[in-house]
Amino acid sequence: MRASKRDEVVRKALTVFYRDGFHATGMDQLSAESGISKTTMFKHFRTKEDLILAVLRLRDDDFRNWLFRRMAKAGAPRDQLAAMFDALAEWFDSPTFRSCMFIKAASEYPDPGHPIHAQSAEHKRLLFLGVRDLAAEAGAPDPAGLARALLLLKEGAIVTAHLGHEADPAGDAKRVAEGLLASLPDRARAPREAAAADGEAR
Amino acid sequence: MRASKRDEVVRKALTVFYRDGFHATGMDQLSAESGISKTTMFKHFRTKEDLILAVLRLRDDDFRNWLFRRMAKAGAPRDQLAAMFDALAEWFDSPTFRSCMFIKAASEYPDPGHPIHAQSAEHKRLLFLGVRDLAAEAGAPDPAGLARALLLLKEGAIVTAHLGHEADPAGDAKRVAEGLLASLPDRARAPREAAAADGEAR
DNA sequence: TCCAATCTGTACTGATCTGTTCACCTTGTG
DNA sequence: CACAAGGTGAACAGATCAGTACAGATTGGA
Repeated sequence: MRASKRDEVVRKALTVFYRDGFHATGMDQLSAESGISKTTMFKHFRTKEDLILAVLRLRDDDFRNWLFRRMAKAGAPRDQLAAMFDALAEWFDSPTFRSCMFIKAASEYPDPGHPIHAQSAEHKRLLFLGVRDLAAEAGAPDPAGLARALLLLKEGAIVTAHLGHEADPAGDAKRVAEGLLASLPDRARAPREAAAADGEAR
Repeated sequence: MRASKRDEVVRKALTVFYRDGFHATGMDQLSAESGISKTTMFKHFRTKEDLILAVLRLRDDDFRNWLFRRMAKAGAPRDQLAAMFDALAEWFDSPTFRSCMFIKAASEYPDPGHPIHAQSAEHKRLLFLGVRDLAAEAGAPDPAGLARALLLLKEGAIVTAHLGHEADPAGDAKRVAEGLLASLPDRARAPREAAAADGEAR
């Protein structure tokens, strides 16, 4: 109950920034929409930039938790990697979907040296680490390379879902991803044999 | 000389919007940086939004011309498709690279019904049509599907080049793309056969 | 030389921006 | 009850926003 006002501000700011953009959203509007006085907002956050950074931290946490838990349900590491694109499909279908918060943040703060840009990049790095670890668990000979490829497809699907005319970018991405995952050691086959086959495919 | 002032405004606005963002760039600043009076700017463009739309039209033209000409140098359609990622690599290496202007525009104007958003989507559609035609010429059994896959990789590479920590997203994307292109009719084999496939694809 | 079009500088409007100030209210705890 | 912490509303500062008004300068062509 004590620290909840601060969280309330961040939660509400998250949805409004995500919906309308960072520059386009004023602190007055944020105060009006959240029902929290501007005085209080500026008591918790010295500047708008500080608030945005807090929003991005929350989003990073929420998103990575949601995604990896959603993927974990798929079972085996290989299937978890494929399930990333099923998760994306669900996300894209949501009526509130408006691209990736961090791509948007980096678009509005394009200078790589800006704290908001840097923190957005950090989110992508953490995502990469998670996917790379899964790729390693799945027995990929080059886990980092596979993770980079899968995340390329993920980012492309997000952008295309927001900006494209296409029906099912998550499905398209999953199809390509399945091709990349096909060379991984199959659960059905012997892990050693599959690793050998994978080795010569590269 | 007559219509050149208008073009000057658009050209300069393009570089500043691209560098700093749309909302973050004021008309006063634009006037100061371009050396063109605000009066003149508002004589040519009734509103800032009109100017942005003109900027996006110019960018669409410039970018598609640059990309497809750069790709055309590669020769055969299949190689042209692969060369898209070499073009991206060059672009990413440019010191002024700051992601894709249309992804940025869509980020700042996230409502799909907004004219700026719609025009950004149109750019992606035109790109898709060009790549799909090339895929057809290359003899792809599903040109649209191949084009969607390649463009997913392209968008992902752009975002990652801007936001990521990675060394060579264009190279990563190209590696995956080569895998997709591997199943196309080989140049070494019957070129007539490929040409025939091309003929019927059109 | 004169005309007409275009461009310029400056000052202005009214709205909105981030951030501050201040007096007052609410609420939980001792 | 009293106190302290935290929240409120409203007004304010100073900058900046998109867009306008207007009088004068520049330019090219007949």
